Amino acid sequence: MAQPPIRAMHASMKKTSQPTINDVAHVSGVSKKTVSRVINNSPLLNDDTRQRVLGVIKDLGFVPNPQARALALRRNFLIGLVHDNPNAQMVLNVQQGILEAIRDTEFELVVRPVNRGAPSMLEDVRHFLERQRLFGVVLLPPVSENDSLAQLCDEIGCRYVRMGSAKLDDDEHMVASNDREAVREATQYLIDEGHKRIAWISGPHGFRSARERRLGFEDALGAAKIPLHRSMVADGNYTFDTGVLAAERLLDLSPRPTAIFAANDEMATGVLYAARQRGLDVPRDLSILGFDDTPTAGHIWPPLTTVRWPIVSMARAAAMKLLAGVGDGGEAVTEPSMFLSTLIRRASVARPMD
Amino acid sequence: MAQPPIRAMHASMKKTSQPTINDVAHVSGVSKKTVSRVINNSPLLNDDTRQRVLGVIKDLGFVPNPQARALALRRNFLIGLVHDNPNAQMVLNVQQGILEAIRDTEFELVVRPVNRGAPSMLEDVRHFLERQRLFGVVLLPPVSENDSLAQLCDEIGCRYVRMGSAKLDDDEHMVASNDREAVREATQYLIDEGHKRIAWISGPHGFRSARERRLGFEDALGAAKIPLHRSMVADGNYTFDTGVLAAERLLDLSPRPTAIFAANDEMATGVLYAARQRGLDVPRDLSILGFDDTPTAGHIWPPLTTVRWPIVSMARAAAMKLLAGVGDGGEAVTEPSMFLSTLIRRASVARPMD
DNA sequence: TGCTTAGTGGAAACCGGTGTCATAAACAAG
DNA sequence: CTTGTTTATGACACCGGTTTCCACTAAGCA
Repeated sequence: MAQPPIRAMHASMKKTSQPTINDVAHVSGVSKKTVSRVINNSPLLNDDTRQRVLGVIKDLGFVPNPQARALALRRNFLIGLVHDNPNAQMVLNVQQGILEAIRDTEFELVVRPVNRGAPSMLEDVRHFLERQRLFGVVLLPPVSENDSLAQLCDEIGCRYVRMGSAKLDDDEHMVASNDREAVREATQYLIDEGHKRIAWISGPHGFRSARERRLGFEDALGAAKIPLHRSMVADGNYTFDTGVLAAERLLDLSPRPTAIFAANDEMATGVLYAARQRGLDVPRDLSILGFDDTPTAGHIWPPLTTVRWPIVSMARAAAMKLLAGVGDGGEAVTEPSMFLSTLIRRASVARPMD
Repeated sequence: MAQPPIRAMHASMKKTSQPTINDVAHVSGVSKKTVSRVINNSPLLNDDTRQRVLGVIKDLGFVPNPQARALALRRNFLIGLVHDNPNAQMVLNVQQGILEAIRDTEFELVVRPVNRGAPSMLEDVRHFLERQRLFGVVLLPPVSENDSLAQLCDEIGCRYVRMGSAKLDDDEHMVASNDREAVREATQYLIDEGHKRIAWISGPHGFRSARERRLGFEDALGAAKIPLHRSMVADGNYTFDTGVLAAERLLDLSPRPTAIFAANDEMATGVLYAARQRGLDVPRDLSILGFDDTPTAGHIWPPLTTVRWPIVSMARAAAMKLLAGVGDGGEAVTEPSMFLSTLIRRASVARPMD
């Protein structure tokens, strides 16, 4: 049987706008449905037909309209990133990781910072999810620690993955790093260097990452039988300013701590700032440790010894988890849901003088 | 005439999924079209009807499906941010500004980092714009300086606004800061402090911001009749590492410059790093000036004197420009398209010793 | 009273895809 | 040669909105 001829340009086809599936169907002499089958890689399709239609698609430069697809499929192709994180580099790394995962797919990334403090936060997110009918969202700490947010996603029927500092019960929705163990190792390093008076600047109350890191610190001290005096722990909330304040209090102590471990780099940078302000030499007079490995950490003097967590990889894994079982491939590379952080040794730690 | 009664829940209305315009129409006893008129604030509509329909909309929690709207209106409600910028804080500030502008609208922000170096860059962006049929894009420097990109947007019929360091011819598509004047002022400040041997670390070739800032530097030196020796200008490309390298070369000079002005903060941070490495005291032995006012600039020791440009406001203005004449309000607050940068005096500049 | 006009709201088509189901052709089995 | 089964394809309704067109009312005017 002769193939239907490839017709000339259909009358209704306006050159000014993009070609539609109808144009492709008319030109290649098949029905819309067949073209749809080609687009969606349907297996029950004559190979000749497929090739012919593919040729026309290419000739015409046809690109399926995502809005129409979204409407028909009752889901769109948008991944949301919900975050409430003051660390720009971290947010951007997460964006990078997600974008790596959705590269060459039809998905796009839409960002939505929220205000954790605001009482309307949950409602804001609800509107965001419902209105846009997002395919799924990635939740970044600290807002990812909010259980009612996860519950909301379940309720609405929106897929989600939470990024965090420790495994939760539901592996399904979680991508985590091992903050506790990483801090334990880093503290052990300080102890091995001979430090005994080690102070801790904690993260904000209610943050899982803050708790995990604190626990890791206590683990190491406990194992080395070093008592942790209450005065050696200062409160912070992950900002530079609280780092400075906490350091000022700790450096007034007598005897002074020989090392200060801040729960994140921004506070550690504040410690360094405070130390310099009072003329202390780092690391001779004081060792400093941070957590995150922000770009700044390596750019200040002395460069900061810190813990790096593979944030880009984690974000990529989170996005792939979201997309699992959707892609064309279907080979479903299962990403790990637990990532290991590593100690980056730079110049802000030395053996104590006494 | 009696109003049609508000009917009980329509049979076809499934409680499991979101209510549609049909549900609203059935319940309130009017046609789809009337509901549509309510949604779109059509003026020719009985006020009683409007109120009744609004009530039903609220009761049902109806939210118009953006995909369907996008399909019918032949445009979606996505604003794209195309960027190729290594400065995370800047990118995030821009995101913040755009989000402020589209808050309480139906627009969302989708981000698309590109690789300026890649030969496929233009094609990538074209696919992005065509596939998603974006409402408009904000172009961030340095990629915003690419004229063929703007041309591409014109060709495709996608609105765009470029953010940049100086006014271009087409005010229509531009939101700019006055880098040249800002650097001139900052340099003048150095001169007023008594500096004569002032070195410059430039931004990458081909960047408009790099050129504008360099010009401002030369403006000030020229006005003060200070000759600019070739050796006092070092090449950089806006990264920390090139800042360190350039500083090392400049600090080997004899006589040494008493001040180094780096075209951005990241390089200025590198200068500080290099100075410390060789035991120089900043600002006693060397004054340092940067540009951008990144958060890091204020967190290092000594805190960096730098130029702050109102990036968030600029981004907000850019987004509002994009949306001009679309919003419900229509009051069209015309944002300025030129923004002024200001000198932030901190501790990295002092009078020279000699 | 007859005729225009503005205001209002419905029916149906449409945006560009997808799902369901029917159907024709090809092939195997009885 | 029938009958049943599989394969490839098309017709048509549908997703949830918007737009076009038209009918119907009530008011304004001669």
